[in-house]
Amino acid sequence: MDFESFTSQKEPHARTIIHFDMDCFYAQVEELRDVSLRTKPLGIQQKQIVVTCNYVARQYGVTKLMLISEAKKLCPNIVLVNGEDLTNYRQMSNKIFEIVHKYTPLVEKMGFDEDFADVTELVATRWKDNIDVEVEGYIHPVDHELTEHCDCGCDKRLAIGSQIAKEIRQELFVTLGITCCAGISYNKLLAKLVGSINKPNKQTVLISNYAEEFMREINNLHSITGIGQKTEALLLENGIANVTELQNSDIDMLKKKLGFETATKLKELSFGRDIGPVRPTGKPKTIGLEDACRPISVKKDVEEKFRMLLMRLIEQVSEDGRIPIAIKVVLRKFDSAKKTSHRETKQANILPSLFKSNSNGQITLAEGALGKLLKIIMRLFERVVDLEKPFNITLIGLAFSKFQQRKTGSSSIANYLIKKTDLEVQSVTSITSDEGFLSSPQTFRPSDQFYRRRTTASPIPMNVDLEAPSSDISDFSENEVEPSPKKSRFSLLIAKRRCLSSNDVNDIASPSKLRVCDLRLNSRDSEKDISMSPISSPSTSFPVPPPSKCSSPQNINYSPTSSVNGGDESRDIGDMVCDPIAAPKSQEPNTSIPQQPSQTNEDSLTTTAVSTQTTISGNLANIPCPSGVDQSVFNELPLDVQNELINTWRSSMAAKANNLNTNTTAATSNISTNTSMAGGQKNTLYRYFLRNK
DNA sequence: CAGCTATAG
DNA sequence: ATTTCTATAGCTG
Repeated sequence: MDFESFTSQKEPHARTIIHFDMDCFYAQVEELRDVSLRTKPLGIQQKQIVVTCNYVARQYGVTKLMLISEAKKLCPNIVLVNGEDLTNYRQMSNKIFEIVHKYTPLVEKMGFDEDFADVTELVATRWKDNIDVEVEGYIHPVDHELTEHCDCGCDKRLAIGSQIAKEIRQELFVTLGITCCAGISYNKLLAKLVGSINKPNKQTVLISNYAEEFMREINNLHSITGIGQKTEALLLENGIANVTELQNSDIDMLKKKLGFETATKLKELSFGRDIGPVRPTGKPKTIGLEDACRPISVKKDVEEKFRMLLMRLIEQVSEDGRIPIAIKVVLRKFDSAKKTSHRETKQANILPSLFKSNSNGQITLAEGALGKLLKIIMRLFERVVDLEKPFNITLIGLAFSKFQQRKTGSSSIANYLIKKTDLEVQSVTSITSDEGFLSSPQTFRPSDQFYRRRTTASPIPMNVDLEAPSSDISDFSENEVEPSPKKSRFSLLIAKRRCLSSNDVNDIASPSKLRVCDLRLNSRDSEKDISMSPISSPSTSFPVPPPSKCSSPQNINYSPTSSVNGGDESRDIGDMVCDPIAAPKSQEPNTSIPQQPSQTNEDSLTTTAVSTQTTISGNLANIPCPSGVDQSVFNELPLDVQNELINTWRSSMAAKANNLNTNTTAATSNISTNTSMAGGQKNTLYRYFLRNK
């Protein structure tokens, strides 16, 4: 069995997907903060609810989303920790993501405590002919061998996948102290479902050809991702109460009720067929906070809530580093109507100049911006609530969205153009690689990772007109909403540049004359500018997990040998030898290091990726103008911009060559989109320098 | 695009 | 039944 044949999308079992599910995540995070909690029944409280709890509490019958009162009845000794502020959970979630991300760029977050990873490529690089691979963890169904019923090679891929899952779980544990379950299969649906068969802290692979039966075994419609309450109810109305019945359902009536798309998709899912790719998660599109509260009916109280939310939000946005250009308020009215989830939202665009960048790649509020924002917020609030009449607000939320791109790296074209404007977007020199979460310098980190996601074009509606600097931002906050962006003037701009190109070098070389609003940048565009460099050969550039010296996993408490988990006759021999009840620092450092999977050097990185970062210095005359680029325009560009364009162009070529035999998954598509830039792509900076035919 | 609904965890 | 605090995608006017 060779790689090409199973890498092809046509092979049903071609991919290898791992789903990770953290064991009672919030509770784990709290136990790491205070290890004395491990032995006690622990519930994480949000308002009147236990949103999750540890296994000790579950022994008493406490469950997720149980009322506090009920939990106390079942377990009077339960320790409750307030978990309304998700900061710690979010941070841990990000660290987990980063670790998984070292193994493959194809990582998709599902909430804070779950991740999908497409390790198809990694499996291929680890594939050795004539060498059998042992499966790590459980096999489902039990008493079956992986090799049964299918000869496409999927048994071996799954076995390798299970070893990767094992390694990743091991690393999560030794570096973060976090345990999780993992499911391994050839698509997301099955990986997720099979991962939940053995819990907690276990991993399970699914026998490929058992999929259809497995789905009937699950049989619960709600456990199929995509079928929520409404759809389930709708299906039930039509006589479909479980997966088996969905499998046997009449597709035509299904289409009538659900529409073609969802009908066919659900039917496929019912058989365990899911072609949904693992879509790499990028930076969030919105950053928001909300607070359910006892009914508020006074404007002043509302404003106070908003102020607190806003200050917390600013902190998050500051760390994120991108500048938001829209804000949204979310409100839930107590309307005696028991529509539980009737939220109303209003949003408005805001000026980017409310924020300024500091040299650390973070952003802060400009002078007086907080007050202005609050004004805008209260205006939006009054668009929802008529202050003349009595009102009751039971939930208040705020969210920033439409983030502007903050490029990292000094050589970006975008930064070059922006820096010359009078905008305070300084910090061109700050090569802040927007880290944030993990400190690990070893981290494999394609800098494009956070910018790869498909995102709707969000033009930068900046109204900073250099000719009219008098337009104060306060004008806007008074007007609350910002003028809607005009149509792109780029074609005009280009035309102008072309006219001037022969004699007015200055106009081109001095972008300060460009108005930033002329740049129809969106996140997609900048993404390309960024994504050029570290791509070169994906299949060779994955690091094998470092035989991590386990230098000093701060505050990690694990113990290799002590008591075995609750008498679990672990068939899962490879599972974490961890004792969640272990005393933290009483461990001797030597003994507390779990044995690492002995990593041979043979599959370590031998191919050196071509550093496309290298700038072409020196004689530009030797460098051909990229094909399709207007030579005269090109020559008049500043040297570093020329360099960047050439690098861009080169790596496109390299990628195209490299890409010939690569597969179809979504993540590699950033390469192909680059290569096809001359084709369909609009709005790319690169494209702006292309010759109009 | 703005606002709402559905979905998931 | 329904709860909390997020985040994303898709539908509609």
